[in-house]
Formats: sequence, structure tokens, C-alpha cells
Amino acid sequence: MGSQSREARPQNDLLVLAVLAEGPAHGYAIAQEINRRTDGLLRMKEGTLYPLLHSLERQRLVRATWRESERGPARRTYHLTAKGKRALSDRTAKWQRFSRAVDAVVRGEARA
Amino acid sequence: MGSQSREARPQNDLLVLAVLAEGPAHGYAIAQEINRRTDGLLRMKEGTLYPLLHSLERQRLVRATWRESERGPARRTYHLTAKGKRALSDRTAKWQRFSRAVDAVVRGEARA
DNA sequence: TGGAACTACATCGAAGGCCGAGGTAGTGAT
DNA sequence: ATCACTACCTCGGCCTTCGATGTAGTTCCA
Repeated sequence: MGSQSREARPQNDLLVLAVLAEGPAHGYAIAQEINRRTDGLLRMKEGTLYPLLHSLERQRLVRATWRESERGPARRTYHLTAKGKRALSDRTAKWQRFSRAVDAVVRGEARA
Repeated sequence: MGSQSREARPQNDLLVLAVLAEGPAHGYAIAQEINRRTDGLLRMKEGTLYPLLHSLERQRLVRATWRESERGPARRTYHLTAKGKRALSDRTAKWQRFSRAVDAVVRGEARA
């Protein structure tokens, strides 16, 4: 809506960043974790997730390392950078302001 | 994200519907009201608002009547239909589930 | 041996939302 | 006259999202 800069992805980047805040994870695991924490309500699709991770990497919010595992395919493990941690608090605050604002409109109240 | 059908506009339609729930209003007034209720945080742009209103009208969620006023340009006044009221509760519930789900991910908790 | 089911990565294209910019037009104040 | 505000509207383009599709390894079962 209002003041979002054109580069930012609405909430998906927040979700990914939030999951990574608790420790490194690879793409598939991130999606599963989001799914688990929301009881299946939010399901991040692969066509969304991987381009998003690449974008976060270009923005230096996450860093990735390839890790070859004996069980299963090779995994790309992501972890938050310092910049990513800052971005997480920033976007968390933005999200809270935004959701309170929507609630205010829905409830018919003035001020958020 | 997950299960949204492709026709739905994320939150903007909810905002407009919510404002109209308290009585008929014309486009410009709706935008102002959203702006007011969120202390300027959410600003619905005209390039968003008018196409959205037309879309809501096509979906029969709102109905519009032209009203010529002596002061200023003619106004198109919108009001909720019965279907629109149902859509409003539906979307309000969806929004609440969604925002609780995002909160759950951000907080690192399981279940919404 | 075959194959279903799952992990895990990835890209592409179509569809659609959003908004800046631009346009029209009336009103009222400087 | 010009600015500012109300009030409507459309167009073009950027961006996000996701369904479809592809690759490839693993595990389990018949």
C-alpha cells in the first residue's frame, strides 16, 4: 500500500527472515516450518520461495552455503546476516503497524 | 499465499468493504476515511481505488448511484449489498486467520 | 524391478495487483 | 490567473505470486 518501496516483498520475506532468525535452514525446511507454525494455513510455494531466497541473498540479508549430504540431494543452507537481522526487526515493526492499521479500519475505529 | 483464489485482492477490498459497512460513501471519501482511521499509514491511491470499486461492483458486492451535487463535481455513491455484507464477514475472518498466522511465524511459535 | 512418495533444488510464463502519471472538471481562495 | 482541493477516471509498466515443469537422490513396499 502506501509507503512500501518497490523492492520489498509484502510479508513473505518477513516470514522467511523470521524462520531463519532461529538458526540456519535450507529452503525446503523453511517452507515446512512456515507450514507447521501456521497449521497449514500459509504454504510458501517453490515458485515463490526460491526466487525470494535468491533475492534476499542479493540484498545481503541472508548468506548461503552449499552442503552436500550423504542422505538426499545437496542442500543450500541459509543463515541471517547482521543486515538481515536488522531487516527482520524493521519488517516486524512494519508488519505490526500495518496489521494494527487494518484492524482499526475493520473495527471502524479511528487511529491504529 | 496458500489458498487465496486468484481473483481476490489481498486486503484492499476488505478495507473498502469495512468502510462501506458503516454507511454509503463515495470513492474519495472512502480513501479519506481509510487514511484517517490509520493515521495516514494506509493511503489508498486512486489508481488502486477506482479499479477496485469497479471490480467490487462487477462482483455485486457494492452498488453505486450517481448523485449530482451543487457544490463540486458529481459523486458516485457506493453502498454494500447483502452479498457484500457476507463478503465482508468472510474476508474479515480470513484476514484474522492470516494475521494470526503471520504473527505465529514471527514469534517463532507453533500453531496460530 | 518398478514405482510411488518424499526430499530438495530450480526456472519459466501467465495472471493479476498496485500505483505513478496523466487527464477532465468544478469550486473557492489569493 | 493560479493554486489547491474535491472528485472522477484510465493506462502502462513494474512486481509478486504460483502453477507447471524439470532434475535428481532416497526410501519403502510389493
